[in-house]
Amino acid sequence: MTQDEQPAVGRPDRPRLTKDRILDEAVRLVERDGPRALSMRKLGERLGVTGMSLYRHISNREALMDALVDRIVDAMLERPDVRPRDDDDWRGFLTRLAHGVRQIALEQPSLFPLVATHPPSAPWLRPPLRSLRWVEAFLAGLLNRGFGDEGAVAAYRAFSSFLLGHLLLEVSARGVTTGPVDEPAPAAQAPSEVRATLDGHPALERLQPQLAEDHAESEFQASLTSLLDRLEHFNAIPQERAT
Amino acid sequence: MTQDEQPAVGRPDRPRLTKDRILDEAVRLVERDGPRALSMRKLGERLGVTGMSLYRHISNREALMDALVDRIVDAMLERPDVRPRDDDDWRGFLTRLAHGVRQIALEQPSLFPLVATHPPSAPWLRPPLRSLRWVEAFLAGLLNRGFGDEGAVAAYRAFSSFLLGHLLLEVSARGVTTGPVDEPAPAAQAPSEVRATLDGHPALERLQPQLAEDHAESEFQASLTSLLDRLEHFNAIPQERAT
DNA sequence: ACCTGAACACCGTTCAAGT
DNA sequence: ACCTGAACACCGTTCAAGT
Repeated sequence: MTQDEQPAVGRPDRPRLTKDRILDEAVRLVERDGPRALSMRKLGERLGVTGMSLYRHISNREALMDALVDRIVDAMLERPDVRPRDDDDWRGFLTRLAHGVRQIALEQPSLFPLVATHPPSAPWLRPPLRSLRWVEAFLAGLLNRGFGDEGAVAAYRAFSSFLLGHLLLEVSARGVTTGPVDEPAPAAQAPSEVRATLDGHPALERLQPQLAEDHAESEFQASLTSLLDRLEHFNAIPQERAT
Repeated sequence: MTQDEQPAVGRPDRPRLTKDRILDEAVRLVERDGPRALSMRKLGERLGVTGMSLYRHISNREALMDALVDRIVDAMLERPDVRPRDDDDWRGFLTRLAHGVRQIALEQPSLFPLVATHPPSAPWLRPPLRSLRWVEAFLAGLLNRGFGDEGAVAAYRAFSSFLLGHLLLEVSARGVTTGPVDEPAPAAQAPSEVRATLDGHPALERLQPQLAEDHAESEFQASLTSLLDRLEHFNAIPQERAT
């Protein structure tokens, strides 16, 4: 389908510009150089073409960003980490999903902030599971495992907030840039500089070493468990008694 | 202190450029026109000066953004909504803080995303309570109310994730732009357009009306209560038995 | 001491022109 | 049909020059 690239007329050198090729290259560019590096001109150049040529295939930079985020999000669906197993109960389903998304986020530290902060096309599409296909998979996964309608919808909202709050902080703390398109690296402020301004803050000064410790993984797990316990109440209503 | 503006030498027309005045105007500009509108040149113009003049007072745009976010965050500290009362126990303290920050975020929908996503100066400073003064106030507030060291630190982390996950989603769903500096408005996709692509998604099609409902307030409260219940365990250790 | 103009290297985007 | 060059309106930033 998207396989054989036959040179349109008689141009055997480069494989012909296509929305797919543009987006693939855009993903690579952001992965390599961060979101700030993604300009129409630079993207064109990497495709062996001038920036203006892109406008034949994509209406403007904004549409490019939208399509780029969609592509990243839908690519997450194909990852085995997040694919539910038939013998997962609903807790297993959500646990696998949570850790899978976290894994992906940590592997793609410059893509995830984009997914997390780029404005969705509808207000009820909540990052990071922000595509129609994702919402469908999420809802169906819970409905098939005993959840009622309201429970599944409430779970989608709570789960989104949970993922966003934890992963956006963890990924950006790990370095790289958080700002979707602008903003540079955190610049790893010189420790002495922080020390200097720590003076009038006794609690902070005493606890700074503990604050700097990284317990992201275990905190993620603890918070997830707590969330699942809470969702149990939503699930209790429709599911008279299982089996 | 920052009151009387005496015209330096003999220029009675405009009040002399100052880092404070620059930042105040920057806040106003972002509030009015969104983060995208904040350029050095436009900011200068609004101050009756060319963009280049700003470099006398601020080293570059990045430093401007850092200082701008610091100013917004520290201004939050002065708000009565978040100021703890002496008779608040730790749950009251955190509850007031949570609802206060939410209130502020909703009132300043173009400032909050900046606070939430701009890279902090240290990885252990977690948006939105991302200044030294805020962390000090948070930790001291809990330590004074029976928390131990580890409990207070763990609470800071969990509370940050909670606020970020809920408020970033709620504020950006309310409209405006989420992207810190780039990204335009969500454009409120035409309902028919969503409907069209809803076909292959039965669960989504059936639940779309419920997904579009807004229960942000009650969900925020429910999630907060659950968080507080969880923090209770951290607090149990040091606080043998209170009065 | 403080601000400006000109300049440079970048942007996004349009459109007539080339092949 | 597809890409390019020139052009326009914007950027951030530097630096010699003005007052």
